[in-house]
Amino acid sequence: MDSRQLLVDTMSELMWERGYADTSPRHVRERCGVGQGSMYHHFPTKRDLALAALERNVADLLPAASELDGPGDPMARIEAYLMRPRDALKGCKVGRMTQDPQVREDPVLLAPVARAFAQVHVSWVKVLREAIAARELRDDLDPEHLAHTLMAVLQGGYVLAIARQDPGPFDDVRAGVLGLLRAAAPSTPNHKNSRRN
Amino acid sequence: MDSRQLLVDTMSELMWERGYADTSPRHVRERCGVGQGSMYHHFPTKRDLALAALERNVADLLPAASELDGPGDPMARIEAYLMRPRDALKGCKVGRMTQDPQVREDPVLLAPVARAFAQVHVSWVKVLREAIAARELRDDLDPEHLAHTLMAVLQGGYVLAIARQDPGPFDDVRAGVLGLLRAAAPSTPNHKNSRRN
DNA sequence: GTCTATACTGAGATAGAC
DNA sequence: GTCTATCTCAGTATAGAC
Repeated sequence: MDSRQLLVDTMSELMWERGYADTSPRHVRERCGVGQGSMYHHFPTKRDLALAALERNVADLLPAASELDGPGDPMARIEAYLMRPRDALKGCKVGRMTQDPQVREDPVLLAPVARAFAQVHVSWVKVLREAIAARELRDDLDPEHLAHTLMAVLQGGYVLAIARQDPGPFDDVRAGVLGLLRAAAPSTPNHKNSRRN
Repeated sequence: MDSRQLLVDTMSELMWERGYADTSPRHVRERCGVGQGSMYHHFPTKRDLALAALERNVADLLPAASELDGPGDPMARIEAYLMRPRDALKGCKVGRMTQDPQVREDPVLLAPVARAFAQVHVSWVKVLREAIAARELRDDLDPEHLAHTLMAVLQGGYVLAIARQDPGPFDDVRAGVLGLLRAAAPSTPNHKNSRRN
């Protein structure tokens, strides 16, 4: 693998593990063994390297989210995406960036993060609309709001898990929101409830 | 105000704004005007000051959460707490710490964060149990899980808002989860079933 | 308690040879 | 493209006088 790619891969890892501000060019070089000269040949500044690494991390994340767009029962896709295995104690490699002051204050670094979330939001809205159309969710729920809520549930789950250094809360969070989603199915015409419409 | 308190207050602000790793002793001194000598007299290391500041930030947060324990209708307390005014773009002064590598790796610094969340969780569980007992929420929902879910919704809402540099997503997240909670009321076959607008 | 001076390290580069 | 040397400044203190 060439130096350039090695640098980007390593920076991506470190930004996931430690964020941007607390990752130094030295860290990167020591982890991947690429020399000073090469590094500054390919990336004139730390920020340039970080931008490349960030784009890579965003690209890593989007395929998973596109499962939401897949075929099949909408509610099943929602559950599958929520329950997909995730390393709760590492957190989200994209969401994490929002807490790094040097990223948050730099529109160029923040832009890929915003774009990533915007794209995932689109997928969420689509599958939620489908779930409502399929009468799996009540039609008085707002798909745009709910999409943000479900994204937030995952992002917040990481926070709680890290605080406790225990993946438990992350699993609780997912179980809790699934419970709510199931409870938010339209009332069905069965022996107990009468049909609403 | 004495130097010691000034230092703690200022460090608290900076840890909220910039986190721990990216806040230097110099930042603190320049913001509050306390000299080098005083600073190291009161706090032998940056970490000692950070610990005091963190305890203070935690203490700031808990009174709000204790509103959940108040009197009155449980569901009303839940809504009031969720909708309480919050500066979405600043984020949570406690939750933020989980994304700081130097805090996350330091059990002493992480402990107050974990304790704070544990306490808030207790309040949430209590009010959720009350809401279930009052038939405002279905009794097949798990209060422990749901408590974590609702905490996560707020924490994650900050992440989305900061990513977009816009409080909108934070409001969406709260509206979305309130919608779910309302939809998760027990079915009441003989009454006009809620079709809200 | 507060001040000023000093010290050592790492962050984040730049320069120029090969 | 990669290497080594060098540079400047900020981070994080320590020392000792007042």
